[in-house]
Amino acid sequence: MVTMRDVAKRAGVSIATVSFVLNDTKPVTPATRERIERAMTELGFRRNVVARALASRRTRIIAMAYPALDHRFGFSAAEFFTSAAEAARKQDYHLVLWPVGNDGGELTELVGQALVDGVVLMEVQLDDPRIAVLQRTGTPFALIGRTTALEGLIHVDIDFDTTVEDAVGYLHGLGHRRLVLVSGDLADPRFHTYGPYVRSEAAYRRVTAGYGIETILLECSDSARAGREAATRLLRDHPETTAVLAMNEYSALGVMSGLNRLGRRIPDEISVLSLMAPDTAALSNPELTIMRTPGPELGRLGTEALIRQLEGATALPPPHLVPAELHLGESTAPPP
Amino acid sequence: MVTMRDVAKRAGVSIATVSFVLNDTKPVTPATRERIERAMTELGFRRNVVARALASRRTRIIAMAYPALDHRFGFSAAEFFTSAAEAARKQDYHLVLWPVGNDGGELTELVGQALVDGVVLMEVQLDDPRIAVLQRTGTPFALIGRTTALEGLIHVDIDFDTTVEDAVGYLHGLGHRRLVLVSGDLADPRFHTYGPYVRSEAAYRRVTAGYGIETILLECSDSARAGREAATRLLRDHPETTAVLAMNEYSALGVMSGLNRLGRRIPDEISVLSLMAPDTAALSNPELTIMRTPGPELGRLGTEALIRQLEGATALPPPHLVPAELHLGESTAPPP
DNA sequence: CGGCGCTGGTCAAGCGCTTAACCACGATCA
DNA sequence: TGATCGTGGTTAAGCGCTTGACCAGCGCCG
Repeated sequence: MVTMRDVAKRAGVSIATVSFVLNDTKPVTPATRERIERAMTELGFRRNVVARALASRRTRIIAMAYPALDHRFGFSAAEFFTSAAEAARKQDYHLVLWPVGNDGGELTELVGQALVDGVVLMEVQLDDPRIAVLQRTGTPFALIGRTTALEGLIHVDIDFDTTVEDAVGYLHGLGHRRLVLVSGDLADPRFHTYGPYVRSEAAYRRVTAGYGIETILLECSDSARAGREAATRLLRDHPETTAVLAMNEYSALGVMSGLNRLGRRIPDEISVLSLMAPDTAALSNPELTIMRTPGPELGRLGTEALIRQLEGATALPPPHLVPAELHLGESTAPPP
Repeated sequence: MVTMRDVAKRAGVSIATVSFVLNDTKPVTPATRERIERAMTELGFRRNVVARALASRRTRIIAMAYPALDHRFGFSAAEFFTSAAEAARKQDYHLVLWPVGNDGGELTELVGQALVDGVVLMEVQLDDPRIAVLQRTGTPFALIGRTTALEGLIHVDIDFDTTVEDAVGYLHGLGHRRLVLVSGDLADPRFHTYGPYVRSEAAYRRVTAGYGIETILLECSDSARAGREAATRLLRDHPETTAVLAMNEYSALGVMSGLNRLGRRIPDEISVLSLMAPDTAALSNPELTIMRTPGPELGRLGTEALIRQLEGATALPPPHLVPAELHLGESTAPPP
């Protein structure tokens, strides 16, 4: 292994100087800098990040903690991850996906080991035990999603208010008056404090009340099967429905296929609109009109906010709420 | 931060002894062991893995290198990753997902830094430049997938021969004689050396020849849109087809929705069978009959093989080829 | 009873970097 | 012209752990 010592010897300087050009931490004359750089390439030097981490007490690794068991890793999550990794790379950090449980146990283990400088937390619950873990250990972190109590927490999230407003507004504009919101299963103890469900439901109540139309909710866990079953319930309990607004990727696809199966023509007889990643929308038939989950934006913003903190920024970054934007597909039309 | 020195002082031993109980590397009397363990819990000691890595020259981190740009991270990939992470955890390793490019550049950077002990390579090409990088740097690795030249490489893969045999056998048993294979787009330069496509195509040629039925191939890249478009081509060029065998998740879903859209009833008029993860199968309408991608098995086997190597096993593990198993859905039936 | 091999432990030298403290030297200035 | 300062560099003390070398004590054997 080529070490800094080797480079220093070949360039005729001390290893400290090598470190300075490597990290750009102290001025070095162009001449020596050039000698050192040549020595590095000639020897094929690669810095040992483990040693650097030990000495500097910073690993430049950020973990994206994903509760692998409770949430399937879907398209939206993949979008978050990819863009977050890219943002990190740009600032000379590594971002890795770390599968952890939702209770905080594994997270304790992870951060206790001094292996990561910070954590990006995904799928945040309204009252998330993992946050206490991170605060207790003094680990910097950023949330994708929001808790109820937000003071002082760095976070980015979907702007559910605007998103639901725009979605309902769009459907209302097409002429729909009989809508149903298919959202998460709040009865499921894992999700009754899941922000996206709670917030979108609240926004939906507000918006429908504003339009003076009836507020109908259909709870449904996030799987294609549950969505299909929800479609049956929908047609049985609310046969007059002309448009469905869904908040989950998989259940939305299930609703689509359930409606198809029950003989409803989309969008002629009933419209479907869902919060979703574009890649997923292409899977349905007809292709879904969606409110596009701002996964790439949120992944990037969350990571950048965290890094800013790691770099010693004192001021909290402004909280970023990004609305989902309407992308037209073929699943929406005026009501029959 | 609580260090081993603190623990040692409190337990009245040297830090070496603490290290020995921590790693179980030398015998320690039950009495001292107990004193040390009590000291550790009382102080809330967590070993610093960075220091350990530097001293022992092993990080106990395994990277799963995923070519994030060329391949969408789908369900199958998620299955691989989750089960691999679990297998690693069981042996006291961490497995992290590392997004890298397909050319080997980023991989060089990753392994040059002494940050990971080994690499699990996904989406291996038949002639993969990344392998040369790993060999040159002496990094232990395991492949999920196979190159053409296999001598000495640790790998696990889908047994495409058996899988295709079973799939075609099943359809043939139902009475189908006019089949089409929808496989990857071998014209795409990124994929004309992609093992799964090449191998499944070869197996398909062999098997259909064995049954004495015509060998029809439809190339199609792996996206819902391409699959839909392939459905159109299928009905135009081969209207007499009674069953489709697909090798890609997304294009299979596209074919399904394309056939639906064109008014073909599945499975009454045409059967569809695809290599796929069960979760994905549930997304289609009707639910797909699949050859289940053995993602969990392969993720686990690959990781275990790599760790065995890291632990100093001299013998190469036997190559594991796992066939996909038939899972009945609703998309296959006897031909009309 | 001297020598030997075990057992359970300590000592100390790193692992490859970062970084505070320090220093030599020429330019600058009162 | 001597004090002062800025520049570009060196020195050395760690970071928290692992591990080979060593050692004290003890039971055992010929």
